[in-house]
Amino acid sequence: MELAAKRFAENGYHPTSVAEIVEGLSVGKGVFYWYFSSKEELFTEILAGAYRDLRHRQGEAIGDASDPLVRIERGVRASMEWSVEHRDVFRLFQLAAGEARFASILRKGEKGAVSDAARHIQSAMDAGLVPRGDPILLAHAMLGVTTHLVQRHLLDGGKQVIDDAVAFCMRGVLGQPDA
Amino acid sequence: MELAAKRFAENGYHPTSVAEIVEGLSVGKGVFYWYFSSKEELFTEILAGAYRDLRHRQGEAIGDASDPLVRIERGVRASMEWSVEHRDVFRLFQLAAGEARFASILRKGEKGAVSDAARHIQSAMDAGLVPRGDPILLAHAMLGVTTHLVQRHLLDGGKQVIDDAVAFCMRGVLGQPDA
DNA sequence: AGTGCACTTGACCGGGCGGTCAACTGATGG
DNA sequence: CCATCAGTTGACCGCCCGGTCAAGTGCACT
Repeated sequence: MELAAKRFAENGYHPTSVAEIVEGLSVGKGVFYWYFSSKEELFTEILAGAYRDLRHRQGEAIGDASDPLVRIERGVRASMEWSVEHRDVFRLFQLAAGEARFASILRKGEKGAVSDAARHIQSAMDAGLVPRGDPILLAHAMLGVTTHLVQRHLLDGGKQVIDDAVAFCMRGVLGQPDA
Repeated sequence: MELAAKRFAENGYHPTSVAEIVEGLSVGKGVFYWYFSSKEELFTEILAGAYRDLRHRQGEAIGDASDPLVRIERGVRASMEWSVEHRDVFRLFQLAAGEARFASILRKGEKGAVSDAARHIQSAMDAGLVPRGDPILLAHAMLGVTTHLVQRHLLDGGKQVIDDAVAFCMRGVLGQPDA
């Protein structure tokens, strides 16, 4: 169960005890350690599942669009929508970033999303739709924008953050600076 | 002393014990608790100092430039350079983001940097140099880009990440999407 | 009703934490 | 040479954690 995710999101990884989780689930610790070999594994499992879900959502959103720019835009939008909907899980990414232990899983998941985006950017470059540049770096820049703006949105709750974020990203990959 | 910062950056907040810190400093715990009333205060102090230093560096970099766009660019560049130079301290921002306890200080420091940038963006808008929009949101977008790319740079060590990041940001605030 | 068994529980353990404070140190001045 | 004491130490305390496992529970079958 991922009420654990909520607890982690609320209090952080270390401050959330296994006792607290199993109590919330009204089960004994025994059951917990039957499903997961450790607290760390539970967290890892949640993270991995989250990335799977997010990726799936992106694929779904992109659908069969053929224009690389449309694919990028839909992917970005889907990521942000997903993050807002699953704010607890999204928060876990942040938590995991602060724990060296989880760096590798985080990196792996991030790499997946980034390389997808980078592929689309590469296509766009090949098609002459956008200026040449490092696609991976651009993908990371977009990831930075979306992540941070989702974070901000969850705190202050602006209205159309997603549209603005998408626009910012597209300008970043499309636009000529000051020719 | 902020060898503590290095330890925190390496191992995280919780896993780094006070015992470990004072041992590294070859002093007793007594001294530690004479300077700081708690581990939490130490961390808070480091964070606050870091933000002060970063802000100072930004001000220095901006100098007396009058063009708002130049001010923005210099500010962004200065932030990234500072982050790369003080990678340990930079890492602490990430750690703090994962600990609810430090959210307020983080928010405060972030707000400072963001509102500075937002002010410049506002000036640029008033001067007709960039299209109108929400300056705060744009500032946050830039912050997201820089933060994430610095992070990436520290891991993989690309070459001219900073220039690319600055360019991406400027495109984000300057450019017209696809008119 | 009695027996065995699959499954669950939560008291318990060793360990490590943040934080305290009695004991020690050595420089100072009479 | 000793008394004093500011400054420092690190053994120690209470607490709580992740993880274990003996004891308990109730169901299925005879």
